[in-house]
Amino acid sequence: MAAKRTTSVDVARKAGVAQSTVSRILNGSGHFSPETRQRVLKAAEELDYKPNAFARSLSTQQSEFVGIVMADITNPFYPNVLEKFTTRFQELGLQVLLFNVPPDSDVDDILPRAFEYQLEGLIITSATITSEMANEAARHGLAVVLFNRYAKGSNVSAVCCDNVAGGQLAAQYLLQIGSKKPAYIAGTENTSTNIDREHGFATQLRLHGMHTYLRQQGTYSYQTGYDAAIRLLDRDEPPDAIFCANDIIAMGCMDAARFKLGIRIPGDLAVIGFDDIPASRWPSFSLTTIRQPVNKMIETTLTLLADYKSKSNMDSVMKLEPGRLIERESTRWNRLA
Amino acid sequence: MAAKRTTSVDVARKAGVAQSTVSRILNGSGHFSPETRQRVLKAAEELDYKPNAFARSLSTQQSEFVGIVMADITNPFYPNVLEKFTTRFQELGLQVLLFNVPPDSDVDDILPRAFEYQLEGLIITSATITSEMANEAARHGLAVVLFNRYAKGSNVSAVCCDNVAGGQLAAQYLLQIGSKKPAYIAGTENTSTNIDREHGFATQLRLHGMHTYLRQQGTYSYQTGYDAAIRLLDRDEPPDAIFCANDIIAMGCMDAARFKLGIRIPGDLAVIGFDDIPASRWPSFSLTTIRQPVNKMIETTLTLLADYKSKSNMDSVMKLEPGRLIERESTRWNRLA
DNA sequence: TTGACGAATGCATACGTATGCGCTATAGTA
DNA sequence: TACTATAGCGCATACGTATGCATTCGTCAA
Repeated sequence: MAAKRTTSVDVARKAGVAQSTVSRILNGSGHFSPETRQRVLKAAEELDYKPNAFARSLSTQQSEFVGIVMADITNPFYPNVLEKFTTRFQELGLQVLLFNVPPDSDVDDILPRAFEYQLEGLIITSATITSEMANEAARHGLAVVLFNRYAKGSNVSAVCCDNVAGGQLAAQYLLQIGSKKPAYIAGTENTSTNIDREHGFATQLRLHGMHTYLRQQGTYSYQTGYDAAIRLLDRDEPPDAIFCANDIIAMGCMDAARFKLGIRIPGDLAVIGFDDIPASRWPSFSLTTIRQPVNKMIETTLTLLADYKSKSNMDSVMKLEPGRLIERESTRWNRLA
Repeated sequence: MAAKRTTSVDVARKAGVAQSTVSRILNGSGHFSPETRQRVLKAAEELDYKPNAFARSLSTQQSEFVGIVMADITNPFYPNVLEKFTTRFQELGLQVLLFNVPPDSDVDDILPRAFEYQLEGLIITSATITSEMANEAARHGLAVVLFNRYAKGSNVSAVCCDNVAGGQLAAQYLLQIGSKKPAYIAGTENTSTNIDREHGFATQLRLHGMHTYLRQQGTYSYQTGYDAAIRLLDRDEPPDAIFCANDIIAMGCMDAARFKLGIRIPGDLAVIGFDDIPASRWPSFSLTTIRQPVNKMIETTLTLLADYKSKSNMDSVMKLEPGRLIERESTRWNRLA
């Protein structure tokens, strides 16, 4: 019915005061007699008054909104991230505007829409933006932070797990438990996470004289792990350990190995993932993995946004938080040492 | 830097026209000479003009926002739902405002904030609201739709899977494959989903002369399934089949049975879930389940919201979409018949 | 030749809130 | 006593956009 929303003017009229008085009393600024105060509060209550956030934002020039861009909520790593961000922002009095990036489109496409909402900040997960867009954002004074990604050579701030170190950790661990022929299943090509994890992995292997290793490329999906595992393992000299670019790939890999190829894990094959999603600790997988310090990463992101606002610090920053090896059954193997 | 955002007035000045002209040209209303049109568009481009959504909303009295309340993004059923809603709303030119309900608080607590944003509609998943709040929403002309829940006796519209029918389907199927002693693991108490699924299940069992069955109560979580399975199965006469209130419970149940108790599934025990989340089709579980028609439910929800707006239809509606049995390995058992 | 009409544009105001400034009365201080 | 500070409030305006109405032409039919 859109029954003509009640405004602060209505409240003022009913309480017999000026609109400015209503505004000040409701926001707790200025000095007012207890009687006036009560009259106004009572009138607001009786009229069921709710302030109009748009008018407030327009007047104060503060939007109260942050944007979160999610490109792959299907990856079980992200729901948790989204929930925590939302909770924290709500605590801070900010509302979360959710943007989704459909498979066939680009973050750049939705960014123009984001500008219209005068966001206090924009967090981009599982996707990146082009340098031009980053510059445009900076011009508009919009703080952009990439979460779990970074864009090489661009001036966008980013918060990531230290993926290179994580990859090294994985390699080191596999060598330590005696793997002679480790392999890698890659996630989405050209993502910083994928590149760094493999880079760390490869570097560490090279340190121990392994200059080549088997690898498969795909996306960050269960299906990729499943298919890649078959291609890797269904051969004469299969790997004895597989480092998967994330947990969901690892699960596809384990399922293919066990149920399609009849390979025992950890008996015949060690598998290690990355992320530590909830399902990783389920006995069905009991997946050894590199845990991303999600809480720490989120807090760092919030700090970055706050800094940007307060200090108008336009310099882009890159924050790395260390991951941690979580040892489970999927690698408890023929530990020789 | 907040470098004084450029407004339509700036564009107008630069193009040598009135602000109203800029507004009309950018919105494609009214008639204008091609030259003026070009001048304005050029000026807007050069000044990098982005309209202010708040001012627009304030002026048009249309918010362009819908709210989605998520109480349990951890349940793998919801990320998919959230993604699809977001995608569809974006297509419709609406932005999604995400509200999270922390465990210790209530939907009613966040609703007042929702009112401030003049939402075009509010979708509540995995939670309900009290009748008073529903009434208040109606008074404010806010369309509220419960998704995958309904509130008995209140005047809130709801879209659900036909959970009673789903429960019947599960029971019928278990009886059909020869179960003599089926059990139920319940989800969160007092939720309509849980009540209806069990009700359908129980009704159908009674039809076949089974007036009692074993049951366990918990929440919609993996841990509930795990713990409940142990309590159900670690006894003298354990059930031969378990209907779980949702898939994630079923997975906890299966893991406990297999890895803690050494029970074979489907050899010794049949398990059936509800939802059909992605992991259900993984070979590790290959879970027979009742699939919720998510896409249909979403479209129905959108229709409901649209109807509300156009026809100012305040009557609350309850829409039920039928679920469907998806047969997988977790119940391929000693099929006697 | 005049009247009507539509194209092309400007003027003015509304949307609902916040806030700087100004006014009055009273209390406190020198 | 005179002066200052401050509590307590109202007035007026700004925020940026949309839109009803008025205005000025030019065209075309009567």
